[in-house]
This record gives sequence, structure tokens and C-alpha cells, in this order.
Amino acid sequence: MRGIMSTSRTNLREACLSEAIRTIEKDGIEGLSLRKVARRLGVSHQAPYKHFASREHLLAEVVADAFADFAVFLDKRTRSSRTEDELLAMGLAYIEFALKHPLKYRLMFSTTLPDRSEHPVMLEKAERSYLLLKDCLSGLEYAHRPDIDEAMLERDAMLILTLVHGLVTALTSDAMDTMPISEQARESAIAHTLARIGTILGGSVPTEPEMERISEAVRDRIPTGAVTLNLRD
Amino acid sequence: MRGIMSTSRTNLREACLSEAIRTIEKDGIEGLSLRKVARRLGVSHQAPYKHFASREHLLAEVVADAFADFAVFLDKRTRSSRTEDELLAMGLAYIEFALKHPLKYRLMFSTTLPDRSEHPVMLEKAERSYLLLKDCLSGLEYAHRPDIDEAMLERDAMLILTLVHGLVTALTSDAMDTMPISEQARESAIAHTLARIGTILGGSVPTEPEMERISEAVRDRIPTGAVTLNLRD
DNA sequence: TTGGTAAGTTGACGGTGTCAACCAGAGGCG
DNA sequence: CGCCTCTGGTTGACACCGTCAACTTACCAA
Repeated sequence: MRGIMSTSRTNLREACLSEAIRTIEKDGIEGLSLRKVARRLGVSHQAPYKHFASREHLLAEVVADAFADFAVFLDKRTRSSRTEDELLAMGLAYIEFALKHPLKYRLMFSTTLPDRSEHPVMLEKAERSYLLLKDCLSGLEYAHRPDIDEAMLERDAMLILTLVHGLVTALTSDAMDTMPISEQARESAIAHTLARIGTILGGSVPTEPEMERISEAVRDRIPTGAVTLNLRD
Repeated sequence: MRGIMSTSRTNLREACLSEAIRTIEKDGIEGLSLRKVARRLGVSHQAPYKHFASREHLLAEVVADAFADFAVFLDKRTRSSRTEDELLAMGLAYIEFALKHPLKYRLMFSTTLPDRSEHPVMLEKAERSYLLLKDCLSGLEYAHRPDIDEAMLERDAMLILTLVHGLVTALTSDAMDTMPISEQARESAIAHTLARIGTILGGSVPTEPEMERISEAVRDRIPTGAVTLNLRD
């Protein structure tokens, strides 16, 4: 028999998803439990298992949806912008999304997500956003400079992503509650980050000797190969 | 009566800490439980509560230790380096630590840590590393340029930290298992990041009109004030 | 000696994920 | 029509978990 709830027919699956979202909003990602969503849906504790193999699978789907929303947002906002500077538009869109949907954003970059390799759909949705940025970069005249090859572009894309991610992570961290910053400081932090991205793309590629100097230092100091997974020493 | 274990006297506290570390190594941060620690120490499930108010408190202490180790490492490596380029030395030290102790590093930047504001000791240890970088930056001639004021330095410090953090997060992410990259690509990713940091510090500060252009766009698009904590819409 | 406190103990409660077994209904099919 | 199988729900059990409460011991200070 079905539960008493309004969840008609066999759409319990959808109901679980949206109830999961509501639960995360209220209790955080750690507070999500299959039993809780079942209870809140007025359904037996095992019912969700008919639609999701495990808690992780449910979570993976919620996260995948968040990523999908993110990609759509990025795409739409960047496209619709009449700005010359398409990269600036994308950066702004990124930041706008993260500040408008901090929970969703946090969810996407939580470190306790289900293993990516076991949830290919989630992974695929996540990669979409990265591709959008890379495409955007490819469209700029930056990409047509003779000193920029594919690998360089890829590395710079990563850097840019990292910069914006770091910025919004800081801006939406709960440190902001205990140590709030002024609206003005916030704005200049954002503008500064975006400007510095411009600096990176505008500046010429590091010179050969400079790269060699750094690479040497890297080879000197950075361990190569397998990593050790222990917390001691 | 005491447990049978070798944990003599009242050093159960220390024993808990190191057993917690061992547990995290084996079962991940999610797998840490006070009961497990107690069991592995041959002690009753409530014994750890005499030394740690809750699971979170135990975890906070482990994390605080990790941060302390990190700060010490940064300091030592940077100091001992005979390089002219002190910033490069610090960047390398950062990366070296993260690659040598990926678990410890992940632990420090896990998103499921105890609330920072409720664990001041942990917070304080965490801030130490940031201060080290800022100090390092202050020592450079960069800091003495007329166009660099305190706020600018602070913002650039944040950017640099973000860049290095993003780099090592990618390098130690488990995506590396499923999509491994060549030793050479790894090395150039590292060198590239460090070089781009140089680009940032070397380049001149963004011009006034450029900043104004960006700031305007920011004001246009970025929501101000309170954020909404919901996952819908 | 006495009394109080710190550091252990056992026990209980409510919560979790998940396996197993059962059951009702719907649809295909001989 | 009758049967049979599959889907989506059910209850029940198990082994965990964090944490509160109450009890016991050992020691140390007055």
C-alpha cells in the first residue's frame, strides 16, 4: 500500500529527492538520512531503498542536480550578457551563483561527497561547468596568441577556476558570520580577483629561463610518484 | 579499573588522539567514532568521554595538530631555504607538505570539520599558516611598492593561498587515481602555478579605470547582504 | 579518617544504514 | 479466467553510532 501522503502514484522517487533537499537545507549535508526523508514523507523506512541503492546514491543525485543547475546558470548568464568581455561575464556569473545559492554551492564542493568514480552521472554534470569555462577561454583572443597552446590554456583555465572558487568559498564560509567584512571590502575582494585574472591572461607567458628556474626548484623539492596515506610523521 | 592495554596511567588522552589518527587513516574522517577508538584501545565505550566532550572535540584536536604541523613545516622549510626567492620557497614548502601528507592536508580542509567558532584552538592554529604567508609577502620588495597598501597585500595573499590550495587539491584528489596525469604534466602544473603567482606580484596593480569597469559590473550583478540558505530555485 | 573528585565502568535510549523476508497489486500471457 | 512474475511497498532485525545517567574505584587533600 502507498503512504497517506500526497505523493501520488509512483513518483516517490521525485518526492525523495525534493525532501532530501529540504532536509539538507535544515540539517546540513551530514543530517541527511534515508530514514528521515522516509519519515517526513510518511512512508516506511525502507521505501526509499526501492529507488536509491543507498544514502550515497540519493546524495549523488541531489549533487548532480545542483551541478546541472550551475552549468545552466553559467551558460545562460554568460550568453545573455551583452558585455564585450565574455570572461568577465562568466566570472560574474560564477560568483553570482555561489552567492545566491551558497548551500547548493557548498554541496557541490563538499569533501564528503560520494566517490566520484562510482557515480558517473554526477561526475559528468560536474565536468560540464569546467568545459564551459574552457570553451569561453578558447573564444578569447588570448587563446589565439602564438605563445598559448592547448596545455597552457588548460592550466590557465584551472587557475582561473581555482581563483574564483577560492574567493566564493571564503565569501560564503561561516567565518563570515563570526568575522563579517564590510560590503565595500567584499566588493573589492571580488573586483580584485577578477582584475587579477585579467592580469594573468593579459601578461605574457612566463619566460623560458624563469620557468626553468622554477622547474628546477620543483624537481628538487617535490616528491614524485606514489603518495603515502598516513597522518603520522 | 583501567583497561588491559599498555596505556599506562592517565595518558589515555594521548592514546585516544593517536588511535583517532590511525582510525582516520584506515576509515577516513567519516569513519572516526569514539566507540571505535575506545574499542581499539581496549577500554569502555565511555572512557574517551572523560577526555573529550564529544566526537567533534576529539576531531578538532586532531585537526589542530595537523595545522600546527603544517605551520611548523612551512616555517622550517622556508627559513632553511637559501633561496633568494623566499616566496617561491614558501610555495614549494606548501606544495611539498600537501603532497607528502595528503591525508593530513585533506583533513585540514575538509568541509565537515567541527564548527571553527566553537573550537578556538583549532582556529588559532589554522590562522598561523595564513599569517606566515602574509609575513613572507610583507618581507618582499613587492610590499614596498608605492601602489601596494595593506588591503592590497591582504587580497593578494589570499589569492596566492587560493592558487596553491587549488593546485594541491587537484593533485591529491582521488580523480588522480581514475585519471592519472604524467609526471611531466604534474611538474609543469606546479611550475605554471608558481610562475603565475610571480606574474601577479610582478605585474602592476590594475589600473583605476579597469577597476572601475569591473566594480561597476560587480555592483550590477552580485547580490548584496544576507544570503538565502535554500537549495531550491 | 574522611570526603571529594577524576577516571573508569555498565546500561539505556534513540538514531543511523542496510539486509531479509513478506505482501499487495498490476500486467502479461497461456 | 487463472496464474505468475515483477515492482514497490511493508515490518522486522542487526550492528553500529553519540550521548546521558548512574555506579565504582582510586587517589589525594584536609
